[in-house]
Amino acid sequence: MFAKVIVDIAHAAVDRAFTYRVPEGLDVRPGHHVLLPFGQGDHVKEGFVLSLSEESGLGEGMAVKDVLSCLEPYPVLLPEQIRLAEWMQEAYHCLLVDALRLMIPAQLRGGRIHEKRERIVYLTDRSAEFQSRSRIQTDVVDLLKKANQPMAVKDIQAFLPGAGPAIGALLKKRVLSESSFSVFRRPEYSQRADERPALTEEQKKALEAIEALSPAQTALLYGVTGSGKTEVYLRCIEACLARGQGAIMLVPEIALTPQTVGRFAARFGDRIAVLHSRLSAGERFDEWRRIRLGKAPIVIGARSAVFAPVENLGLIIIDEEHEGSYQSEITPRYQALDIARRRVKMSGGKLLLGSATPSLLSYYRGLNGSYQLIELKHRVGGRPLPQVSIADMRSEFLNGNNGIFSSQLLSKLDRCLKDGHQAMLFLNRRGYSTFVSCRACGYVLSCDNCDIAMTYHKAQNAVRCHYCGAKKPLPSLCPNCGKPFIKYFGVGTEQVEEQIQKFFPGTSTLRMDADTVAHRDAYEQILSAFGRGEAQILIGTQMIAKGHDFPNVTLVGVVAADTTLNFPDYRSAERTFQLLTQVSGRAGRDKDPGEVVMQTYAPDHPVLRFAQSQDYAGFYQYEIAQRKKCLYPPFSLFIRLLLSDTKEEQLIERGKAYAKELEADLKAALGDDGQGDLLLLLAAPAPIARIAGQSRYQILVKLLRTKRLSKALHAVYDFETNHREDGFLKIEINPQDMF
DNA sequence: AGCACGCCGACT
DNA sequence: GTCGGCGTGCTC
Repeated sequence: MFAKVIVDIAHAAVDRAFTYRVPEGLDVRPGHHVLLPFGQGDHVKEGFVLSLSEESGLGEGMAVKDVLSCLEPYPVLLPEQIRLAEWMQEAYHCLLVDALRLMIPAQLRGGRIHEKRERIVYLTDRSAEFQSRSRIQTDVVDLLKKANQPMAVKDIQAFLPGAGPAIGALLKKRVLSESSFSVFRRPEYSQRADERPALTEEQKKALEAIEALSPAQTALLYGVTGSGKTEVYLRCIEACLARGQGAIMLVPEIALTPQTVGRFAARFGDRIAVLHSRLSAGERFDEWRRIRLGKAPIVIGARSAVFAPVENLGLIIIDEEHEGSYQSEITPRYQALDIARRRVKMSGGKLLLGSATPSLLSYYRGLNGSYQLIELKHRVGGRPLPQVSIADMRSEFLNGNNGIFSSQLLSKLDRCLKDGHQAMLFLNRRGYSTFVSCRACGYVLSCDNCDIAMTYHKAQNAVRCHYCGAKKPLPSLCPNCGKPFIKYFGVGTEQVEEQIQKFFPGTSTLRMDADTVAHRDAYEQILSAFGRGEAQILIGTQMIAKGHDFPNVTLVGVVAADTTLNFPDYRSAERTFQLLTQVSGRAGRDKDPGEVVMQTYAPDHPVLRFAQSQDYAGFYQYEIAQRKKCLYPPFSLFIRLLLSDTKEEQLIERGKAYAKELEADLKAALGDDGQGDLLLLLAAPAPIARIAGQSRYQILVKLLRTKRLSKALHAVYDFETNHREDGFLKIEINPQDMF
């Protein structure tokens, strides 16, 4: 018997199948993780078995080496995962090994992690005549006699601190015997009781529609904030389990808190496994094993959990499907959505996308019939959506208010605090001031290594660059003209917090932004402290836009609703609408109705108007018309090639040359009949032309979605492969942002 | 990724 | 005449 094996070396030259002989008596199956002699020195390498065959298929003179051994008794890759990796290799032009590595925990490779064993001890018949002057040894024996059954060494030590050496001595005297068993290291989550609320009519209908999907079909569950999407997910998973199938649910990394996991654990107990980046090496490995060994048929995880080894996969759920974090930033640059669609296609399962603010692409597919569109239009318990009002900051200014809060927001905050309710203030900028400038000469303090204004952080009395992290003290004199007229402009979260103290002295606030969640668990700690009512106002960036229900929050203030609206990027309207809708949705989740105040300098902007009336369908019609007019996605494919280099002139020259070459490649790939498919090819310095000392240059390509698209895409990937050695080159398909 | 084979410059 | 530089090419 022969095995086609891929060696675990990430290099294009060896990224293919090699044929090894399977020695008699060695149980080798596809997916097995094996050790192999490889190369001239017969160095021992790890590899993965792709397939088995009777014939070697090699020429006569070819020497065939033997598989040395299997590293695990079971195949670490499912056949479905091997096929998925092969598909990815083709679709993303990546190494097969790089794709396969996504399917197994990193700890498995190199064999540095092992299963954890728990030691237990029990009394032998020698214990009957046991006598000792050692107090602690006597205590250990007494404890075991009282227990009248074997005990874990760890538990004995919990009762009798310092019992370790005594147990060792007793084992030596054969008063005790020991054995051990394998345990799984599990991540912690909050324990709670399962509520299992009765379904609303809408939820029932949604569930029926999802159950009625045909195999490999995708549904988009569009449900307003607070409409009970999570309960629908839970019921779908229940139904899936009842059919004996497994399920994967993807959640944005940041929302994957012990609370979220706790809600699923309350319903499904230890049939769930959790995969996210904050797990320890041991936990990650053990959660993966519980999935692989079939002990946990339900997986809840961040983006990469879409590769989890769930057998008989009946359902994949992507919650908050519009989130940008479902797109990988490192090679292979996959989209969790594409992987999920592929997986359900192979397994015959269903794919469920959920959001209160679906991505334009998903809703487009929902309307054109490629997804089944399911709607939840009402909040559970008949709660109304919050009342949203818009505060025009221009007229505030003309009426003599040059502060950061409108009179409207101030009076509503006052009412809210007096009523003993909680409020949230949202501003998408951290720090105190967004830029620092000289009033005499107009000089703007910018980073030495980036083409960007530095942000003033009052707590550290320093200016910081939010792109490279550079920090310097605030100068008292202008570095340009030497005059003492340095002033701060633009508002950040730090200043919001300060201003709250000015208007509402003694009010307790919590601030949540990248500065205050620097530590691992800070995100969770701040949210739960706010949930416990330890602060009256939570101030934060987009981090506070989603997450938990805060029943006592009745007011949400958007300090500057138009900050994200003017970004140089075709997605800025979509992102602004999503952000405003999500953050508004935090208000009025319990018996008291919610209110939202959006402060803006562009009160008549259609995006703000649609956000005000929570009119997703209206927003969609407006924005899809814009996209169609300018032929932006979903009507085209947008590709961004980003080059960077320390030397600016060289970079610009290379960029121009690349653009010419790529244009020729694309035209060749599209052929004569694809003349009109290349809509745009633009080469220019990136909007932020320098970050961390690296100059940046971008080539933008817009391609019409026709059947020649995949040819053009291949040309782009080939271009990347050919130029990978020349310096930094990154390719993004439909990029999340374009800085 | 490793490692050997291979063909040109300064050493015993 | 030999040691060693790292360019090129192969790995079942």
